[in-house]
Amino acid sequence: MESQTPVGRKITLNDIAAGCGVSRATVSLVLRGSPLVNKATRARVEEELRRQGYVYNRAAANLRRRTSSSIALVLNELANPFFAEFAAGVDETLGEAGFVTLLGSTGESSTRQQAVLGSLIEHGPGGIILSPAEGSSTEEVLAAIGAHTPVVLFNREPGGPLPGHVRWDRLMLDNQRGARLATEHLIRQGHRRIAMFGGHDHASSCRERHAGYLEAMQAAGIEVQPHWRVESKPTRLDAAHAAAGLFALGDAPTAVVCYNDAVAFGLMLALNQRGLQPGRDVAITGFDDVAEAAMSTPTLTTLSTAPRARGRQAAELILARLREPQSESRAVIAPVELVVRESSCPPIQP
Amino acid sequence: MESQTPVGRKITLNDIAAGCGVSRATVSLVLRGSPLVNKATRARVEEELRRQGYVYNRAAANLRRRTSSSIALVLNELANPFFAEFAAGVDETLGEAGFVTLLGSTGESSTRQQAVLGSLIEHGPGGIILSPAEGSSTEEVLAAIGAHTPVVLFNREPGGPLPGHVRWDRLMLDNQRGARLATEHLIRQGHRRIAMFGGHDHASSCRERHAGYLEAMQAAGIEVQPHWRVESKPTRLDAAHAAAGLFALGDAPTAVVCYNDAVAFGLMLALNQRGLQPGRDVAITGFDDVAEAAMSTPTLTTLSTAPRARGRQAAELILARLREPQSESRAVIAPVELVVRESSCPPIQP
DNA sequence: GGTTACCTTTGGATCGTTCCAATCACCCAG
DNA sequence: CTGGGTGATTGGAACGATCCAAAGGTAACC
Repeated sequence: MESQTPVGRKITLNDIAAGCGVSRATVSLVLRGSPLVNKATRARVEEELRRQGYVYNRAAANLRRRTSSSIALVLNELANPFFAEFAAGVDETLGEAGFVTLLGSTGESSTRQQAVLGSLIEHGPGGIILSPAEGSSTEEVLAAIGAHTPVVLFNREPGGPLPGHVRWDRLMLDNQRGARLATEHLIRQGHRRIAMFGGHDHASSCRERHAGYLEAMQAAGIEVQPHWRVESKPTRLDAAHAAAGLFALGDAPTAVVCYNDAVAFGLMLALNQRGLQPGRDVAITGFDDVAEAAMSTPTLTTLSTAPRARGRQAAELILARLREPQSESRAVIAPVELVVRESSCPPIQP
Repeated sequence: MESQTPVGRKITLNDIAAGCGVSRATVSLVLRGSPLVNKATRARVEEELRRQGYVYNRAAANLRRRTSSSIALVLNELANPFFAEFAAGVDETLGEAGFVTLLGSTGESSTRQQAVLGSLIEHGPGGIILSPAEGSSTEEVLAAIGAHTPVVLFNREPGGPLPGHVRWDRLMLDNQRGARLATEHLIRQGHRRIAMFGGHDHASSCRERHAGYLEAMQAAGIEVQPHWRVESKPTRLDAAHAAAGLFALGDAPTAVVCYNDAVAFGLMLALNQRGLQPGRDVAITGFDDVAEAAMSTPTLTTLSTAPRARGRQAAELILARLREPQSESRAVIAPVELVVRESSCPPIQP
């Protein structure tokens, strides 16, 4: 049990009722805008509410009504601009629907995720929007929150199977299609030697993107060389180091589909150091469309995921689930959009 | 009164009590780790808690104890990486102290801020960490939340005076010193025609930064031209539009102190479009040191504010206030640190 | 006048927890 | 056998709202 803190004396329904000579029940009806109360009474009560500076105690109401007016939002990394935008979208939509957002950040640790979920669930959220920490499992999450609270999974699948009676909804990005679009675009630009760079294939999102890349290459009848697939951590720095692998052998790619924007920026850095100019000597695409993508030199062709819209969408999903607790669980694959900028140039003619 | 949503049947203390033949009160004592209960009983109860999958209802406990276990965090713009980091820091520290974060984002609108505060206060947070929306006033805020809930103001002062009996704490950045450091740095680089760009002077943080700029200029005996001060919204996009104003007249600046990093990036964009190379033709400094600043082209000289540490600090302040509700109100000015990167080049010799 | 109907209002129980004073079981000293 | 002390447990009243069945008041109608 954790620390808690006393709050100052608060005005309650009883104070208002006493203050204007009606019963508690009547005041409650006024508060909820019931048509039952007489106009004159309503006016009197409302005046008294204002006069005493009454604030509604939603916790007490929720207790009695067995309802909830909050949704928990648990993110693996809030500081990432992608998730910050997402959170803003979630909060916006939840706020409009009269819900409040309970925030939890797990810092990509499944241990911390357990603690955070355990703490949040005690506050009785009506549902949870969860972008699982890397390496966390369905089983763990279920143990922390029980099978009764609705969940919308975002961005990632936690490991392990979901028991049949539990209905979680999902909102995922269309990774495969995104990577396919990028690859197709490069092919249309005239490239044939196209590499796929960055990310680790043990992550589901990376596997999906790789699949999209392969799909486009095969559809175009291009034979994919094994050394055109180079993995790296999904960070700028590690990508810059790993980039050498792309040019180690002959038959070097003229275009590179990158796992995400960070990796793409790392590659740009590495190219510059080798005296190659990204967006002229080598074409590049990213994934995410972070703010920086519009400002780098060259500006980066990438896939826009519209994180704020995704946030709104996740909120809509959980709200829909609350309205229809028994409906079939939904899996939404959010579209991504190719944003063509300078970095995806045609190949240089020899 | 807004929509709410029913929650599934929950296990309560009564279920546990009935399940192992003790009273509700005893189970409650077990939950709170009281030394009063017999060892054997405790074991039996704990087993039953596990067996039935009990989850603590903190709202009910808070109601009875008249305590709160949540803190509201209200930000003017969550999507800004600076505030996202800040929020992560806040949530981290609050979580460790056993509090949960209620999130609210106002999108820089004081109307929305009123609505958000009104909704959050109904959930009875123990305190509020508030980065006020532009143009909001102390009076408004006070009307929304009353005088009883502790407040930590971050980053900005809302307009208007604070009644004497209300104790709000403040955590501000050393804006003036930061802008002075940046300006002095540019002067040392050899610049004389230095502009101050972006932000609105009706915002306190902006006025302070402007003051720091003026201080450095005056100390160096440089006469400041009126057209070296150009305002804009503190966003990348608006700054890019407003940038033209800097070069409208002759005597154009060779260096620009920007209100924040977003504005600096907007300026870079605008410069590139005019065929000027930021970091070579024009020196630039920012403010905030967002992650992007280390990765832009050129990398951005800016003032590091360590937003995550600030978040932790804000959380500490509110926690301290909860422990000592009557203590004198505190005002902390957080130091900022100049981070020199590529963008603050010396002037080009004609 | 009595019955019915409608519009308002209300007391008391309730949500899941904590607090408090009271009780109970047990042992030991006198 | 009584009295007191200790340790463990408990019933019932809160907390601030909502729900529900019931009741009071007025008006209309036969």
